[in-house]
Amino acid sequence: MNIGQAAEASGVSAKMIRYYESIELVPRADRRESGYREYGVTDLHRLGFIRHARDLGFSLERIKVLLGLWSDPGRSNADVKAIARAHIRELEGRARQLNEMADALRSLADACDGDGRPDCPIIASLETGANVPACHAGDAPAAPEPPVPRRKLRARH
Amino acid sequence: MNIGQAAEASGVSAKMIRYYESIELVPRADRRESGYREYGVTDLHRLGFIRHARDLGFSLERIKVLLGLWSDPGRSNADVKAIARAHIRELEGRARQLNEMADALRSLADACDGDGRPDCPIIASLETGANVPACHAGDAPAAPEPPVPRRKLRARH
DNA sequence: CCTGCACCTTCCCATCATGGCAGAGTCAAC
DNA sequence: GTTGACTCTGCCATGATGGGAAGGTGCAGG
Repeated sequence: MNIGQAAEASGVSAKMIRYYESIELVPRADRRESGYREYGVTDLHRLGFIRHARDLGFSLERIKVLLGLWSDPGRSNADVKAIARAHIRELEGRARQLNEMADALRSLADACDGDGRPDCPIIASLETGANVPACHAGDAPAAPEPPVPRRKLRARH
Repeated sequence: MNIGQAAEASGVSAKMIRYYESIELVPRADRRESGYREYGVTDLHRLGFIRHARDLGFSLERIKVLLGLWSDPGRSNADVKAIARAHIRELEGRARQLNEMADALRSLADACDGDGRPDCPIIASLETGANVPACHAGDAPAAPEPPVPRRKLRARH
């Protein structure tokens, strides 16, 4: 089947199928004389796998590893599980960050009357940074700070 | 002060300050004879505002609007609140999506023994798509489907 | 057989916010 | 004057995806 049919059947756009081929996430598809790509059930199966992994938020980089494990009959499910757990942590971290932002903004919005006057705690907090979760603060508990930055950051003006 | 100091003081990298200027998110900075950008407290204030807005996940596009409202003495806090609420919805939506992925993957990982054998429910679900949340499924309750797609999608091969 | 159209090919550009690098110029401390 | 930190501009890269142009292919209907 052609790339269009493969796209529809797998749920991966033709554009992306070509892209996946170009970055060698999938092997180069068979070609007809005309140069048209030709797909079979095996290819569809692989594209479906990729799509499901994308639906779970895996990066293409990690999907490449998963595909390798998939096609490895001697794989260890511990390896798969480790990748999955690392990914879960990432997802949770990102979700937590988004929720923190949403929570902070919600409390600001709740404090805003929205009655048409210019007074606005949201704007005020953006000005001062009060109640705004510092992005990535807490990721690096203590700045490594290279021992003796001798003449760095000279005071000027 | 120079861009480096402004960057350190505002928490916005010099690179980004130049970028913000290039996309006209901030006005073109004053220049010294040498071409060096020169920043004052007003500029720092604005950069801080932008940084806090970024920390809340606002896009630069929306920050442009917020800056406009900020500098408008006759603004309506209702406008600000509306933008904030739209953004909260976006954040919540994205967080929900991430959490759905994490939940799905967690249940798959829980079902995986991780004992070193090849059997793996995670891999199996990626193959079949079972228990994998279809990305964006439910967003479009009913496909609009143009009335009569006469000769579209011909069956080939 | 010809025409038209849906489909395919490759290649380039855009997104969004950010970082990195290179080559050249500037500033201030010593 | 030398040195080294800093700044300038400009280009490239990221990740995953979409859009489009320019040109070739395949097939059905006339």
